[in-house]
Amino acid sequence: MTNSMTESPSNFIHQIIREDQKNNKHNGKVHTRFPPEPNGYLHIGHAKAICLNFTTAQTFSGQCNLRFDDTNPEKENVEFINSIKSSISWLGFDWEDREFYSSSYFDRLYELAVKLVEDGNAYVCSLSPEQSREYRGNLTEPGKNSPDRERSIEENLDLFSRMEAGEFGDSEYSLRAKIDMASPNMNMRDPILYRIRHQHHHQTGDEWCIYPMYDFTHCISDALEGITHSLCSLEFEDHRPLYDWVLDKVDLPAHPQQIEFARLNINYTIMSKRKLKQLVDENLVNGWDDPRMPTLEGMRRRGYTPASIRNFCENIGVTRTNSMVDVAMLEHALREDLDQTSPRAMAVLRPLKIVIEDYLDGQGEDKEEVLTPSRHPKDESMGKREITFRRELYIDRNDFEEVPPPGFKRLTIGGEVRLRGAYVIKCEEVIKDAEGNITELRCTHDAATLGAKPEGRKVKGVIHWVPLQDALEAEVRLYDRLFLEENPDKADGDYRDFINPDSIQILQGCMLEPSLKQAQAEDRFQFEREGYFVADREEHKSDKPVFNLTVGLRDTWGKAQNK
RNA sequence: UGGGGUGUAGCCAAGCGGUAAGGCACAUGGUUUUGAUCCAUGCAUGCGCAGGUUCGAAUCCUGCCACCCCAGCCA
Repeated sequence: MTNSMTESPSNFIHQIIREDQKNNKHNGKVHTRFPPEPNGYLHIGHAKAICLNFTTAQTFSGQCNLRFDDTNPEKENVEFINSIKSSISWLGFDWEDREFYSSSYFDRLYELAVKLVEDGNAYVCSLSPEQSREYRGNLTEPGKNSPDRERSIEENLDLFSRMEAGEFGDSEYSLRAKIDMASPNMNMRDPILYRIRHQHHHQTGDEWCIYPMYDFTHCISDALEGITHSLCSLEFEDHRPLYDWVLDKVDLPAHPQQIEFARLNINYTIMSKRKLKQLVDENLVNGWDDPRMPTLEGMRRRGYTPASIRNFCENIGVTRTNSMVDVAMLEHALREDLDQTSPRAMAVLRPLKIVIEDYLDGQGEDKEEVLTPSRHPKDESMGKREITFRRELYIDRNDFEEVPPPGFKRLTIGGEVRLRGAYVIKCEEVIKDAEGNITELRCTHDAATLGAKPEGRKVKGVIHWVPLQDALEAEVRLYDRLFLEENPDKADGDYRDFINPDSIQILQGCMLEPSLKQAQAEDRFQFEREGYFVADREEHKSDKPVFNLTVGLRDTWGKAQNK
């Protein structure tokens, strides 16, 4: 077992930090931050960044802040803020009292922008968005200077204060850094620092009508919070010169260093916020917390454990290589945790009634025995549960075959099988309806096999069962991967065309062992021989149980059958 | 045809001039009252390609190739 919270494996970022400490950079301190924009729900890709930032701080005895990078009020709202906080807490990380907002630095940011103007490092530009695109040039041709580039400092100061005062309409003016319109790095071609947006902001209300851009805000926010190592994803690599340029010009006491790493990709799913939103908006899934979604809320509802996600993030490592991680790695981390932590129970998903005809007492009446199987085969501390063995039971239809395939170890006509935790039984007769469907099996049992091996023969198969009389009826939702294509983003065609039509299968009338009456929403179990299931966070009720398949057990038999 | 990055097994990933860790997946055995778990074994004469330096190169040098990112008043 990996102990993710205490020892995280090294990576290139840790190496950089050790080197920094050796040189006493940042006075040997480590302070990181996780900076989401509250414009959507967090997904498994964010979990990688969260784990990286929090465990890096932890490894070096530093701290990690939570900062909402909320500089674009058009796309943000408090619902997202709350969901993000909830997901991070659920994952098991604590930002303590360090919950910050870029928007709370708006005053300071404005002052620093004024300083830039005073120093001749920024100017107010009147180019429209369309014009500024034309002036920017392209990848192979340099841009042209804005006609306003040499405007006087006094005039810039006046215009900028009037922008702030609300004298102009949206996009009428912008504040731009004066850098180099011919730079081969597009980000350095006089990037826009402030834009006019007459927009209500979820934190600052209507106080501002100008909002700072990411490139101006992020580095300064980092510096103000005393961040030492600003970890972000690879696509911001080209922004680093600008990050450093701004910090050099505003002259703050701290100068954090930006370090980029590759974001997470997993096959058979998508990680784009835009596309995830589309799935929700077009009702292709049932909301952001649909158990098939790679969102943390979805994974939580699916039954993923926080530890499994943390371990997964640890297992995949942190590098600068674009990669596509096999979802099997995620499922491995999940099963590894669930196997150790989930109590076992029996649940018959596709019930088939069987009658143990010779299970009778001395008077010829129906017999019954209360059995007490362990909740976990290797962890006695989980205790035992009670289940009554009766004459009438349910088994799964898949555990009986009239014409068994080669290697079949389950029940067949005239064959024997072990009922898990109970007796060895033999099928004597198959009852069918007028259409030829099997409706019931007539069996006998070997009374000497309760807790004992059968005499003189081997019985290989073991199947699960539930007593008919006190079975608990439930709805069980079976989930499978959302996409049939390994890389829905890159494959030819629209990613929506690759949605797996069988990604959800709802089973009604499933029969659970009675001990499951105690299950509360979000309780997890291993339904033996089937997989790991969780009581649905939203819809599970003890009198109307709803369970979600989290992940199936490894199934070498099923795999072999499909070949 | 500008700039910035990245190439180690089917998938992740160590490696930092001394002769290819580990995990996932897969395969084969063993244990097992879950076809699960667990245990054992196997799985790169090879590090994008081609040259070069060196006693010695995945590691250093040169050239090439492939892929990713950048032309929002998004982050």
